[in-house]
Amino acid sequence: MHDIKYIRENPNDFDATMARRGLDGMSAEILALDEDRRAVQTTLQELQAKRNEESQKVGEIKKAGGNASDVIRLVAEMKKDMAKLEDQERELAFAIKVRLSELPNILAGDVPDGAGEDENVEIRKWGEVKVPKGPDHAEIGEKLGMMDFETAAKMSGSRFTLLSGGLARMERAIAQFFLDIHTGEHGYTEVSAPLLVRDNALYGTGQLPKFAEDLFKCTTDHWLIPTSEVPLTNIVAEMIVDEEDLPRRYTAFTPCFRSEAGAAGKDTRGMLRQHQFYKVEMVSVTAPEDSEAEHERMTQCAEAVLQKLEIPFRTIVLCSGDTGFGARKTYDIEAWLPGQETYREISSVSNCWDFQARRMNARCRAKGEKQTRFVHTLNGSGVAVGRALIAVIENYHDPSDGGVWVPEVLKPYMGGVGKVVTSA
RNA sequence: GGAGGGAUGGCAGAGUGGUUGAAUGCACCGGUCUUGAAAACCGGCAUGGGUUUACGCCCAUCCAGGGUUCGAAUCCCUGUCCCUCCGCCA
Repeated sequence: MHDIKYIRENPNDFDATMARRGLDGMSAEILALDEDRRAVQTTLQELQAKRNEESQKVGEIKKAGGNASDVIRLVAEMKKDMAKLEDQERELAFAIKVRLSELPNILAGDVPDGAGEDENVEIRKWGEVKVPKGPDHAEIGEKLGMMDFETAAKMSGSRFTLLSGGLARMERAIAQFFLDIHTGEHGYTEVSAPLLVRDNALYGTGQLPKFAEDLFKCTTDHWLIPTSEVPLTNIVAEMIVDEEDLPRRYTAFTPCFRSEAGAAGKDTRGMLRQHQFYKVEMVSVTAPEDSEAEHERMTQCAEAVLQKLEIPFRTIVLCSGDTGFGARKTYDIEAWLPGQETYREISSVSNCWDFQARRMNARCRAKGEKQTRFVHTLNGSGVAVGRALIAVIENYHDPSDGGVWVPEVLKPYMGGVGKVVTSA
């Protein structure tokens, strides 16, 4: 959600940032509506003032024992005009809100220009690629007899996976490991949150009203969360947080559900793009002046778990055309996948600035201050569990026996097992 | 699922149709007093919006959205949340 005042004062800047995302400038249209609305509002308020004044007279006349029917008739007449103005005001306000809530966030100044993902900019690379090329996770997993797409399809259709045995356990181990690092070393508080949420929560984080088709909706008024960013960020919705209690850092391990409506035919092999996957998410809520530093910190938190897993990765900053709706700036972390001989996204870390905070009315207040400010919210995968499993399978594959070595840091979570192999 | 009760300022809590944006207490801020602090006393203390060069004036807001009325925190309808009892249930 945008601040109409900002648009009033900086219409050209506003249009320029939208243009960087490939969107037409809308400030003129919005400001015209805004001006109309204010004109209507002023007229309406004058009438309301008059009505209040006359209505009070009725009380005074009646108290004095007089006859107030003339005044009553006068005010009753006024109400027709007022109703009309009220409708106009409502319609204009709604039209403005629709436009403001469907426009993406303003970009940070240092987001590189670009039309799409090809123009994202690599900012660092970590780790030595030891397996430049190899079988992909689907082949490895199926040969192990622990990754079954047919059985999953039998009950659920495409884009679902059934893991079993060592790989099912490894998925759980990865999640546990991530959570322990974020809670134990990075200062995040573990949260177990609802997976079903209502409209207003999704509106708050920006998935609604524009991206309903990417989500699964229940027959009740609930939606399945596409990421635990939704429940974690909505913790502070409608709250005024003491600034001394910031930053607030939350992490959760949850399934995520996505319809993948726009992804037909994309990544159809394997478990890279699924309707359901597990993810460990991080969310930070900060005071406005702290979000940029927190963004860097959070990105490092995500990188840290990959480093401990010894998965080679690179970090890129998304260009203007690829940055998501709610984000002001986004870093993607991409893990090396030998099966694809390329880096693929395993984490996305975004600073949403006050964009979500405005939508969910999440504010903070410094001690002794009266004035509240919108908090800044950030979210990042820490990291996608399903994709981390893919990365481990492919980077730790042993061609000699088809098994998968267990990364050192996961061994405690795997009961000390050193390698996942087919049980003979 | 059935029956009932509730939602008021940062918190607690009055207020059932007419100067109620809202008593009172606590908290908070400023001051007096004090070596300092506490206590006591005095004063201040909601938010959003419109309008104005400005002082200010005005409008809206007592969970949310509709409605009744000349006038609504107060009456009616719908929704949300919380509580109690009954039923069901991992």
